[in-house]
Amino acid sequence: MNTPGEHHLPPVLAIMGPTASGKSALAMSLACRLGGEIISVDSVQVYQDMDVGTAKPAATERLAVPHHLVDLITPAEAYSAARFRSDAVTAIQAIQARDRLPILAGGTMLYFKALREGLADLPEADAVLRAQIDAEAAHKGWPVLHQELQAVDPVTASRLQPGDAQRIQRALELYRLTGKPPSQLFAQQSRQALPFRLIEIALVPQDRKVLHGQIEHRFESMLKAGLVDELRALRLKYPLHPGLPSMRSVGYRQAWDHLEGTIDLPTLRDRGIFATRQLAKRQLTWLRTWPGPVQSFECFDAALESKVMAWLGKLQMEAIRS
RNA sequence: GGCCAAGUAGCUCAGUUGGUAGAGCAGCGGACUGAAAAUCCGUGUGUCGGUGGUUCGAUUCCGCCCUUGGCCA
Repeated sequence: MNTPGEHHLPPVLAIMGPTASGKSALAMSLACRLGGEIISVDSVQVYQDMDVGTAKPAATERLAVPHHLVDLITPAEAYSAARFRSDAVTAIQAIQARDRLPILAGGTMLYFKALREGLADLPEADAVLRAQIDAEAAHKGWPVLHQELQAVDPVTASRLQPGDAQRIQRALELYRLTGKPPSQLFAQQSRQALPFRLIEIALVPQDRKVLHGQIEHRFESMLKAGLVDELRALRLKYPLHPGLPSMRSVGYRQAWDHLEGTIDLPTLRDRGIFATRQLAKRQLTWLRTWPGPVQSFECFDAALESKVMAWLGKLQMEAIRS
């Protein structure tokens, strides 16, 4: 990651961590102290009107510190990692033009990765083609489509599980759109250096039980704050169905089942908490194997903010921002 | 107080015609390139409530005790 001259590039702070670890609060206080603006790295906060279940920053917070990449599209639409990368780079440059510090904060690790490492030049999703592949899978089954992929791109097929519907579909989509094996498209990816220096920090719980407690408490708060009512209103306002990315997100998916009458409220509570814990576990897996220099902090440390400030001080952030 | 049922993995339960047990969920580990809060892969030893007895051998059969439901007083 370190290239010659990188230290002269303007810094961008990145705060990563599992859900409910306090990323947003830390980002807020650092933004206030350092003269920063926050860029949400969150695949669900991009949806308008999905506020309760995404723990979106409150209006007062957004007034105090500008937040970017929030409320970009409706829940009936779909976002993507590629769009995130492009939107994030644009936001970073705009913030830097104002002489302020960009602070990335969120838990969508693929987005951090896409920003850091770039993405291959690939065609975007094709809804019609995906529907067609879904239909094929419905009577053939994904293992058969996996075998078909094996025939045209053994490299990609061998790294995908026969049951991994989403990735098999994407690979077949790429093949049908370009006529080339996806592995070849990935190999052509050129890696261009970012015009800024990423300073990555991770908030990690030393004791997972504490994080689980936070998750439980937060999901119950969301239910009290009207998660189910929010979804009810969303369904009246937009043409939604349970297959949409927005409606497959944690909490909304389970609330959808509850509105359909499939599960009762206690089950919604349990399953929402389970899904959130599982999300946090995947996020921690990303962080554990994250390449490059990441400074980790105990997320439930009462002195977190001052420890981060002290660490940043050592990086001579003060000199940079003055 | 009497009768009945149930006590097996963190939870809900299955099972062993007596040879120390297995599913779902949860949890845990991992993968991850335009849906990623997604998608997928891997991972199951637990005094089978306690204690005596019968038996080569008991979680399984018998006695007593404890706990929790239900019914009768």
